[in-house]
Amino acid sequence: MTASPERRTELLATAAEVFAAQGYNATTVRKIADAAGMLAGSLYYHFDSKESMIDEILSTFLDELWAGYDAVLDAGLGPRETIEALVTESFKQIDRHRPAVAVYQKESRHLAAQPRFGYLTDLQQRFEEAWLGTLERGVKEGVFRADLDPRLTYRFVRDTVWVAASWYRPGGRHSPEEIARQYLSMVLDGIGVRT
Amino acid sequence: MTASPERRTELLATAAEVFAAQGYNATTVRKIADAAGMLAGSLYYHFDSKESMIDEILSTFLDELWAGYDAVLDAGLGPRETIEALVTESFKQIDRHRPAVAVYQKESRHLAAQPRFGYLTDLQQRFEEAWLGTLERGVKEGVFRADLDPRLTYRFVRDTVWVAASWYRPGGRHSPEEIARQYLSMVLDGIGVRT
Amino acid sequence: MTASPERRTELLATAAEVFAAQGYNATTVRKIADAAGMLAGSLYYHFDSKESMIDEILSTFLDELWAGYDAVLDAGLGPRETIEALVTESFKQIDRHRPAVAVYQKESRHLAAQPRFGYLTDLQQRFEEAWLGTLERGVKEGVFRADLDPRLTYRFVRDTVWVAASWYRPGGRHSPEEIARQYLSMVLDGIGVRT
Amino acid sequence: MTASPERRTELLATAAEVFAAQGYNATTVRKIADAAGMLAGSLYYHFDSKESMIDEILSTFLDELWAGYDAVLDAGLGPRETIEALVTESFKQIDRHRPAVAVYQKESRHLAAQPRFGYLTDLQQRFEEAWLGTLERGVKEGVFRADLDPRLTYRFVRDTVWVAASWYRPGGRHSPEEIARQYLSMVLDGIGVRT
DNA sequence: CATGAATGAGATTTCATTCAT
DNA sequence: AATGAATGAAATCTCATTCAT
Repeated sequence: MTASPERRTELLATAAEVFAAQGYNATTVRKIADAAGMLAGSLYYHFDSKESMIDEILSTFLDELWAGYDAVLDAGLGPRETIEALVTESFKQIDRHRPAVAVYQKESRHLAAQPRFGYLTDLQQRFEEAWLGTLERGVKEGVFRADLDPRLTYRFVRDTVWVAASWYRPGGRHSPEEIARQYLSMVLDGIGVRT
Repeated sequence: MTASPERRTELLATAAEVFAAQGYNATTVRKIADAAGMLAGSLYYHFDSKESMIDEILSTFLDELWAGYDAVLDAGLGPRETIEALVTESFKQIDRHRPAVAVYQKESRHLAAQPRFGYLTDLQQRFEEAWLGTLERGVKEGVFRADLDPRLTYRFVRDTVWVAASWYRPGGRHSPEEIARQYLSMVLDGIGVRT
Repeated sequence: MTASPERRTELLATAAEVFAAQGYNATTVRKIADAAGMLAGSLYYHFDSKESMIDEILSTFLDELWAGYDAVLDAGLGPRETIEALVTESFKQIDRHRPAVAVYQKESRHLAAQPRFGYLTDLQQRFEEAWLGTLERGVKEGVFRADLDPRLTYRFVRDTVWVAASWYRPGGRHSPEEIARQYLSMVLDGIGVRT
Repeated sequence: MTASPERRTELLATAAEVFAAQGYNATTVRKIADAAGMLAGSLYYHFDSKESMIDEILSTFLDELWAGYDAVLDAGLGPRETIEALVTESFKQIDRHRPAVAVYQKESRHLAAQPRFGYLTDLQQRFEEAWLGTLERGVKEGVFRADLDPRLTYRFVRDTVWVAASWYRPGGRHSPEEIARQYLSMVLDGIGVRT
């Protein structure tokens, strides 16, 4: 006898895996139900709709992500340390919520057009403020190069971090911390050998 | 099934825009037809199926991309210059085929599962050989750092380049060449100020 | 299936209200259960099916109605007094069984098509015999006008009486007896022979 | 090759018959499609939804009904003549739009709860103003009895007229005009003041 | 070349009903 | 008596595709 919230969580984890693997639109509720070992109609005892499933998957992940981000942003670190901490936090979230991140990466753009998913647009805005603001602060304080457009840098960094969810496999060769370290080393110092 | 090639090309451009904006699965043939100013059924005079549209969009783009890549790879350049040339070529292709690249980026993973799109898997393989091989050659020749896992570097670089298709707008602030230059500067030298 | 009769009666009253307000088909067992403060499945401890609920609602009402009608019809009254008594009895039933009457009015026609509800057709037949017969007797005896088609009169009277269940509210401005009086005053002074 | 508006009209006539016979909720789109000789999905080429079908059925009927009513109300007739004209007009509409009237009679109450069908509530209001207003004017002018509550009279008259749609069959024993005449004779000689 | 109308398969969703606890 | 979770059938609706004109 599984209590209700646990069952929901289990089912959402299953759904997130299928959404991540096949894409939201290509995923039928029947596939989710198959993966959960039940009939399609039975899912509707737990959820209002397929849409409410992806909604709950995304908002659960984003709540946790922003708890971590806010802790970083409130810590009063310098720009370089802030970027390091945000990247590390991001890869930790990818490790914990890989399917949700993959879904977010693939689907958030078109979902954001619907009123129900307006929070995606809001958070996207806060995301840009946090990252781009930190990069610009770093340029101003002389710790980041001034000859690069921070808007471009922001986009490169943002995309690379999240796209990692599409290839990252927990328990693989590198831990999330190690991936974050190498990624930061590349972005901050470059891959070229110093001459 | 004898349509003028120009009309096909026009329609494919329209279809690519819609696929890029909404995703392949979420795009109905009716939406494509609306965007083209015709009725859904009329598209079938020009194309066998919705699938054949995305097939033609992707293979047209990939043919041109690989023509460029092959020219670079056959030029006998050093690793750093090869990476520079591949990145520059990639951003040029994003400039010319933005919707196709966006579609490729979003849809190739699940399409590749179908036999019809087996060429996507083959090209993905060649892609990895070209990029990862060049990075590894660079490490061996001492022009790229040896303390980073080239497999990770490869994934970061690959993803960042293609994901750019999702935000790049032709005629925007930066030319594709300028974006490539800044991108290469970041990856090769880092965004941190040298001390 | 051994529920206390009081609980059954309570639940049937609740169900009748919901059926009357929303229609039988539009009423889900979940709505009834909500109104009764329980879960949908729990209703099946008390009743075999949704159909058996409406069956019991209708037959309980009709049993009582016909007890009243039979008393009137067996009293040996003249046609005018019989019509007066039937109308008065009908409005009394509407007062006591408003939701059941509303359900009867709305649903009996299509329910009657099913074998289980054959008794609706039988009673409809007895109903017509009682009312139409009395009207025709009244014409023959010269107390009702002969220039009106009694079949039309019958339908007008029948419908108006029962449709009243859809607007009547117990405890409203007029008592059922007063409504019956005004209704009879309108109808009888119209169809009655002038003296 | 039937032109589009004609096909819509045909299909709506079919749908109205089925709605009238079985009730809106009990009518599946498959039943409508069967009656129209097509597959259920094909209906969606012509209509957005089952709801939009009943919407169009009701509003088409109500538009025509109110065109007739407005002509009557604008004619400057006395109360008795106005009631006569409204009743006659109503029975004519029942003759022309019998299924739509039956649907209106059965379904308007619950449909009116939805915003989409708010116009039903508005028209119900105008309906009451027209009929009840005329009855009250008649009482004031001394052509209708003052000892009956006009609100009750209004309800009886209103219901009897529309309920007729549930038994009326075009081409039956009585023409709509004859039904109106007998109905008026019954009702008016009852509520009219004796001279 | 394109339209208008349909098909048919399959998607999401609803809901009466069952049943172990 | 009632709950919580499911079933399974059927409903509404979607959409790629076909085809006569």
